Amino acid sequence: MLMSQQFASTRKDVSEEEVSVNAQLLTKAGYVEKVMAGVYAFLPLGLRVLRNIEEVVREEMDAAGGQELLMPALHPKEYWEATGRWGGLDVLFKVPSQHGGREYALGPSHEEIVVPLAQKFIHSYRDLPQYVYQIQSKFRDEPRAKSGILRGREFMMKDLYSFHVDEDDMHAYYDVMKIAYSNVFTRCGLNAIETEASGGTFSEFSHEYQVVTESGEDIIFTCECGYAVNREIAKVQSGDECPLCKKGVINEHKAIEVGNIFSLHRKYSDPFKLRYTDESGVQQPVYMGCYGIGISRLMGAVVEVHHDDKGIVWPEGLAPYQVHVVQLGDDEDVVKSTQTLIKKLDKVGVSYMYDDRKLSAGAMFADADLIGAPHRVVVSDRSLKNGGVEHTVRSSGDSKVIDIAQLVKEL
RNA sequence: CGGGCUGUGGCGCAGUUGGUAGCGCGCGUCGUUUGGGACGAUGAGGCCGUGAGUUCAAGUCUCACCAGCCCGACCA
Repeated sequence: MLMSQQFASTRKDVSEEEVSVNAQLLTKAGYVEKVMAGVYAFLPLGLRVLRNIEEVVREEMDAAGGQELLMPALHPKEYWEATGRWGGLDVLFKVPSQHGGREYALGPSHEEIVVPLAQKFIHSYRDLPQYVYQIQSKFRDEPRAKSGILRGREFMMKDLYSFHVDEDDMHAYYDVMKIAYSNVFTRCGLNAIETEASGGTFSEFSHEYQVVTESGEDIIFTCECGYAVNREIAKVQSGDECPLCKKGVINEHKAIEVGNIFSLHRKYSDPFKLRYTDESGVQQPVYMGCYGIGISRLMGAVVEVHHDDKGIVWPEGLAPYQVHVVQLGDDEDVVKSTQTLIKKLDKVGVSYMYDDRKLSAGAMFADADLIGAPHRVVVSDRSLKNGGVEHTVRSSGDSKVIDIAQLVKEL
């Protein structure tokens, strides 16, 4: 991509009303733009990151047996009445039709859709278990949207639903998901702590994946032994003896919830009479689990954790481009070498942003740091005199002059 | 939803006792620059959040509404 032709350019200043680090940096660098409170547009750069996160999530969900599908965001009122959540869920967006007075819900979650769907295909024990997931925009009428893309009214989420013959199988899959989730967050460069949490009205127990950072909205209590619990259900407080290992001391942290897993039991299968016939011909209830990852929130959490005073520092796999190419000046040799470089990058399939603008070096460096690609390559008179191009690693700042062919090999 | 605060070019702000809006950044053009956000010249850009009201006259005063931010409550 040519930097000069980018739809969304970087900015020096953004509105001071955006106080969260993720919104500040993502807006300055041209990844997202707020449309209204809690609602963000993902610009070309931002979408590339979102897609990268989605890909990680897809691979892990597929590896855990998940089958991807896509359900509607617009839901019939009746299904929400069936579970009691039409009137019982205060974050539910309700939209009236202009024709005939019908009302719809905008999906904050999809139990009400996936269960009736499953009912059409799950009849026998031979049809179980099943695991389906989707990646889609969710809508929640939050009383107070805040913290940039961490808590919006419309956001991207992966939700997986599992269907089981009994409680044991449900619990067994819960553990499979724990591993899958752990993989996802590790691959996204996050240390997410598996934390016991309340299931709310939805299940008897659940686990949240919490990323410790100052900007987090949740409070969790942890011990070095691995004990971790959300304050919502905590029976301990900071400084207490750990109830698990009886040795450690409980610490308190602010954290961002980037994912959660629930055992739903029959909470949603019962209202829709989702049942199957077992080996002996008897009707049995289906047990369910559901497992969510806030894709867009995860992107915000990564920025909260991986940044410095100059900008974002993306983990390798998430960056919109692997390499940020800066061409300084337009001397013949410099132009030629830059062309050679990007052709080689094309050839080996390394994604890059090519800053072809005629700006001062400082301005281009500042933008490169802000955008946060893992590798910066400067082509200039000076670098060529020293035998090649200058390669700088964003995270460490390590820099060296290197021959183009050698560099491409290393990337 | 309770409390606090804020709405003036894209962004940050100023605007006095009411008298028809100004600065910096950014943007356009021309020229000079080019290794950490360059400089000069010149130019464009504003239903002062919306609607009522007071007044000869409202960015400025009154009321209502809308939007946004922060704290709290809430939170698959």
